[in-house]
Amino acid sequence: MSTKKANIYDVADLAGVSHQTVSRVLNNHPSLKPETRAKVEQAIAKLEYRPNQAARQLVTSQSQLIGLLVSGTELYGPSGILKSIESEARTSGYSVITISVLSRSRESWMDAIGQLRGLNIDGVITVALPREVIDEVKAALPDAALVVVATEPSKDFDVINIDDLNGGLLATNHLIGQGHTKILHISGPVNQYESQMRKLGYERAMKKAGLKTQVLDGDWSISTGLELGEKIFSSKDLPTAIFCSNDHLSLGVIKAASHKGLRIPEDISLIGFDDIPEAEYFLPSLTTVKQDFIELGEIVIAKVLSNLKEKSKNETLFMQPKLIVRNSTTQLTAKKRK
Amino acid sequence: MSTKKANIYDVADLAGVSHQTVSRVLNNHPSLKPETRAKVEQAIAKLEYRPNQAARQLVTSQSQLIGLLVSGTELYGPSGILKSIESEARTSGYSVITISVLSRSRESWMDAIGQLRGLNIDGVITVALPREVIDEVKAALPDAALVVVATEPSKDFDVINIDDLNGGLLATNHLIGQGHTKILHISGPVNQYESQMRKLGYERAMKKAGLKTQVLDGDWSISTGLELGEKIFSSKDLPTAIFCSNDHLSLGVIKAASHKGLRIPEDISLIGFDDIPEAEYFLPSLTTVKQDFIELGEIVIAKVLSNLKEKSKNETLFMQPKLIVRNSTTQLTAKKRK
DNA sequence: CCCCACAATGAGAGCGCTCACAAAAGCCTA
DNA sequence: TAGGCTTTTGTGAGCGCTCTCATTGTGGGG
Repeated sequence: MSTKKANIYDVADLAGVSHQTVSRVLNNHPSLKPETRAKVEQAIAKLEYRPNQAARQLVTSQSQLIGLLVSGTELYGPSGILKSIESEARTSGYSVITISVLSRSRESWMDAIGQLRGLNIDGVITVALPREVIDEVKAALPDAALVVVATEPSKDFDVINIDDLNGGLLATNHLIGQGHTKILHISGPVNQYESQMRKLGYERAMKKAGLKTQVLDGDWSISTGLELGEKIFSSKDLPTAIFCSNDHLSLGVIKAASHKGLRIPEDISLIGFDDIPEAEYFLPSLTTVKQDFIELGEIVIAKVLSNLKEKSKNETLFMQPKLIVRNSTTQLTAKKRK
Repeated sequence: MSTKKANIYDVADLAGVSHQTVSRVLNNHPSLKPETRAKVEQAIAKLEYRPNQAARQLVTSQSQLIGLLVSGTELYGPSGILKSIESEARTSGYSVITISVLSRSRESWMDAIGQLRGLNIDGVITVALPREVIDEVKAALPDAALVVVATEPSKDFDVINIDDLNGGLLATNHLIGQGHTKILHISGPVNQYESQMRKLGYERAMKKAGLKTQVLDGDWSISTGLELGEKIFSSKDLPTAIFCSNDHLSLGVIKAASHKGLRIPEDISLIGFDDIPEAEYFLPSLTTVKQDFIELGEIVIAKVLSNLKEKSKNETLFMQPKLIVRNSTTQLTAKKRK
């Protein structure tokens, strides 16, 4: 019983065939006698043989590795997307290397990309990255199948997005439908595509209803929600409803409202975006726009795999978000009854 | 200008040296004339050469890859730990492959472990996994440096834990110090080491103070917090304080309290565990026990790297959590003033 | 001025696998 | 039974690197 790991020749010897036949079994070659295959498989099991990925990769120059590039902050948010992508990839025999870059400097991005290059990555998925970085990725890894999530559509690569514009419309129209006319929007980071689209959805819905828009630019953080909330609630001219670009902002706004003694939804209706697991348990439970990250992950991996096989058609796919009505929004008239 | 990727021979030709000299530059061999090194480095830069990890791995049987095994549910919680581990590993030239297994079945674990085996992983980090799985990992990957996070200490491998026992003590003593005597504990999953220790801390603190313990077993979810909270608040004999084994449970309890018209902290003091980013913004902001995941990640990677060099001493390291006092707990006497 | 030690570089093999091609084994038809 | 298929299996090369061992250059002591 040797302690050394078995290789393909050991298996071949034990099975009484050539190494090439073993390789064929490994790769599901069609022309193989079933009994030969069985013999080899027995030998494999007996020796606990596992093909050495490095050797395989060296000759095929395929690593079975997918790089997942995320901006640092994003990792806190929809970690569901990572999980979903990872498990989908695994069922297809791929492994995922997640790289989250915290700094905004070009250098740290190039560093991360360089690492992927050395690993001979087969595919790259980017989530919520600025266009410049994606261009660098494409330049540095021309052979990798690229799928871009949550970035401005482009003809240069495949894009998979939540339909944020429609999400913004959904949220805003829900409030308008409840009779609200003074609806304020707290946006996400101004330079990020997702928040731009949500804001645009808001603006279009308001315009269509003949209402005046009022926007405060923010980011994705709870603390900004709190800060802007306090600012809003200190003015004499209160909106009757607020649409926040994500759930975390909403949480901050709820906190600010409680500071000022304002009730949600009686005094102010509030709607968020994302449907994080906690949203249902906010006080009050949060009306929001749900993104299905699990499904997104499945589609993303499917896309990567298909791009691996044939050249990508560089199309953009939109996934539809869904309005989840809970208790943070209410008919404007309800306010008068109170 | 060839489109093909440069290899070590291309660099050698351009620099006018042998391939072996290039290899020496790559590996920082000491006996190298500085000018030779410079020449080679120039050629590397000019050709944008990157060493092929697969080839290197094939001969050294080192992959520069670290596997991170997490139970599926965990990924939603302390994603900070993943991020921290990943970025620490990267600065040391390692890549991290995250695998989160959702199912509890032995088969799906073996599947994940098999994948790591094929990749010739250098090190494995497990987070909050049951002992049986860790034993499987150790058996299947005897050559990988193993570091175990959040599991019962053992002489068989290195363990790095938050000092959950002390955390439980900290939380409970905080409540006792405020004059509470009827303190209830909602625990995490009974079969998980972390929650067992937190519960034990609670029990020890209560016993020392001569108080009667009261425990409800739960899990890590908000919905369980809500459910148990409603159960607690429906009884006639209310506790004056509750210690939840994590922040999510607390959120559920807050919700339950609001349903029943109970105020926190005036009627019930509440303390959580974790200090998730949202905790500060709960209504009321949550008193909790903070775990520093960033620091944990740094220590974990340092440990993995040191185990790679020399045999592990199989020691257990405890990191101290910190009490964060916010507004969900208050002196028991305050209740009477109200 | 020669020899030896040591520094600096080069040459060739081989890691474990897949690829292209070659050979053997069946099978059918004439 | 020979000839020509197709199916099934075997052989040798080579992916890009690091390893071991061999070779060349350099300087100082006898």
